[in-house]
Amino acid sequence: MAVTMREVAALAGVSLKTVSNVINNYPYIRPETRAKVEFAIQQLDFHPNISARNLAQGRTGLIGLVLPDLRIPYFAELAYSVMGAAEQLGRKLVIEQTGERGQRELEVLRAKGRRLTDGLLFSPIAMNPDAPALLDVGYPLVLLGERVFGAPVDHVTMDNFAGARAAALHLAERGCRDIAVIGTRAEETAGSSVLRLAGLRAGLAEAGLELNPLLIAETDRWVHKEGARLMSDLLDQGVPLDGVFAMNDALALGAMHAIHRRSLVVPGDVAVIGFDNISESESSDPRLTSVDPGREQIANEAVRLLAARIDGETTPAQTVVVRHTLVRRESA
Amino acid sequence: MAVTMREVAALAGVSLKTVSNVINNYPYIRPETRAKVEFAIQQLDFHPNISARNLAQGRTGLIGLVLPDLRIPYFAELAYSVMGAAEQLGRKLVIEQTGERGQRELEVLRAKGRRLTDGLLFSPIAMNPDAPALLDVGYPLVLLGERVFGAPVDHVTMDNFAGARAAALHLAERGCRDIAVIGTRAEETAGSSVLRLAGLRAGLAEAGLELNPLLIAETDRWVHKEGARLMSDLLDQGVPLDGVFAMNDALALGAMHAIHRRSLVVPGDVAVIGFDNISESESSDPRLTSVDPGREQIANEAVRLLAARIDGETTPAQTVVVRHTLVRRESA
DNA sequence: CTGAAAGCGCTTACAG
DNA sequence: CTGAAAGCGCTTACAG
Repeated sequence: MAVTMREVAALAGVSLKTVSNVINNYPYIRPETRAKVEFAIQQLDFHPNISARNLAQGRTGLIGLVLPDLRIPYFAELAYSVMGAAEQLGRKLVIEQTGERGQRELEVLRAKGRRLTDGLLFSPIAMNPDAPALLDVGYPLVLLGERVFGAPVDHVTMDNFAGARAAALHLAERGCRDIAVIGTRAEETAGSSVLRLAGLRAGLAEAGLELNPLLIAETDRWVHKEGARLMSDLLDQGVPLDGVFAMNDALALGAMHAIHRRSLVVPGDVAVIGFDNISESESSDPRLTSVDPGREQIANEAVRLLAARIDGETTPAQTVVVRHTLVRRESA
Repeated sequence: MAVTMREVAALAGVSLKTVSNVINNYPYIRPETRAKVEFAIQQLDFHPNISARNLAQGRTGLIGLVLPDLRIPYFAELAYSVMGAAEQLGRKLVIEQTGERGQRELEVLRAKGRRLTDGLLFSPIAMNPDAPALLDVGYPLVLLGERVFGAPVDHVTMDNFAGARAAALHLAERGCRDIAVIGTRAEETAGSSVLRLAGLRAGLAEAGLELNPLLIAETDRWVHKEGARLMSDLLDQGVPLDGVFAMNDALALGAMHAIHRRSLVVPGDVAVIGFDNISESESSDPRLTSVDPGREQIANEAVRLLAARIDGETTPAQTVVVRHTLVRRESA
């Protein structure tokens, strides 16, 4: 068996409590006592049994991050940021995936091992937006994203509408008149695509522009290849266009690619704006102008709210809307 | 406080042991007994305290995955696969990042909370390759990748040399004669870049070709932008070239982009091969030919080996070399 | 500043 | 098939 505190205490000639005090940095310990204990810890190569500590303390120090799929850049970057935020607060992260289409969302929320984590950060893409009560799960949970609103839990989100509106105004300001959208989702009535489309329309309207139905390209797969395919289709149509708003950066990068393949120039012939500001967007050519959702801030707020709930905070559920920014680069 | 097994046992009118049996699917339980217990569990909404179970069992069921940075697509995809493999074996994954340059590698291996996980999967990029003894950490650890060889631990890797050699032969077979490399690292004496370069040279030699020193482009940042920049520089030089071997897919994708910007055609004018086969490579235009390291198999083998060590396996450390494949798509 | 003792909520031989 | 009891290795009031 591994070394225990009892053996450390014996070697140091002190009680268990004193060893515990040293390990947990209890401030008032006589320096000699501390030294003796630390020496014994070294000597024996003692590492505390975390499960025992967790049992005694009634918490594990672990938080869960439930997201669709780490292969999607946005979520990988979200995980990166959340991990940093969790570490700041001395917590570790257990990530669980619900699938590219969120197939396992409800299952994961109700899995039997749930009490392993002290609480959950949940980023749904599939769950029924009209059943927010499903999120009343009986343990601390913070909701992320724009799939569900009005749930009885803390919620961290960005203003998708405003972000898309800002993108529209930026395109208009640059002189774009015929703006295409890539990535709408016909069958959806909630979530980012709907909010972003509405924001885009609003921004265009403010600039005296309207969306030409022929320039709306639909897809629910927001990946590079789809962006390229849809952009090609749009260009094939022959309907004039001088600007593109893509629902996310992967689509935008694909669209830029298709534009270049025609020997057209971004932004000279067609300006392109994406959404999410993933790291690839700062190393594309030209670098992509994109709406930055404020991922770091989302991560920080979410972990902060969750930690507060875990610590017993009982104020009413709150929604935090994080500040977005339009990151202007060469593509628009 | 939360509901405990004791309360379940009381409500069901059985002993703790029986409740435990039901929870853990012990086979020989009388159906009525099981039903009574399950009813009580439902009634009370009982969820077992995982920390207590972990303490009693002497393990947490958690494995750690230590990698540089989730924002790097290769590692995000590795994490994806490892998570799947872990789940297969009923384990959960705690991911820890050591930084884009692996700054915190040693620190993470020796952190005080180490006993939270039953063992670690470790993918180093920075640690001293000549100090494999550093990996003798006193808990189950499986090494990943090609940074370190000869450590006294299980190791899962792919044959980088053979993969690059296959790529070279493929390019030669297609008729390429003047082949450029993107992503060598001058200051390195170990790791993927060194092995891949050697394999490339070997393959070219077999085809009667040699690497032109003017066509070797160095960088230690294996990202899209660098691929594009270096490819531009190579083309600017005016030295003829008709093939490119990139050290990873991000570089290859960037290189393709630079080629297209000159209105050259991939693969017609220049064929391009990458390494890693990340998911973006199947949605690029043209789709990228790439050496697939066998990520799923790496993940499965690594988790399997680690689980065996955790279960007390004491056979000598072994190295598993996973089968790579050259995924032929349009770019070469 | 430090000690003795109870308790956290499970699992697991050992009996029967 | 099921029960009574010990034990996993910490933390935490409570005393002093």
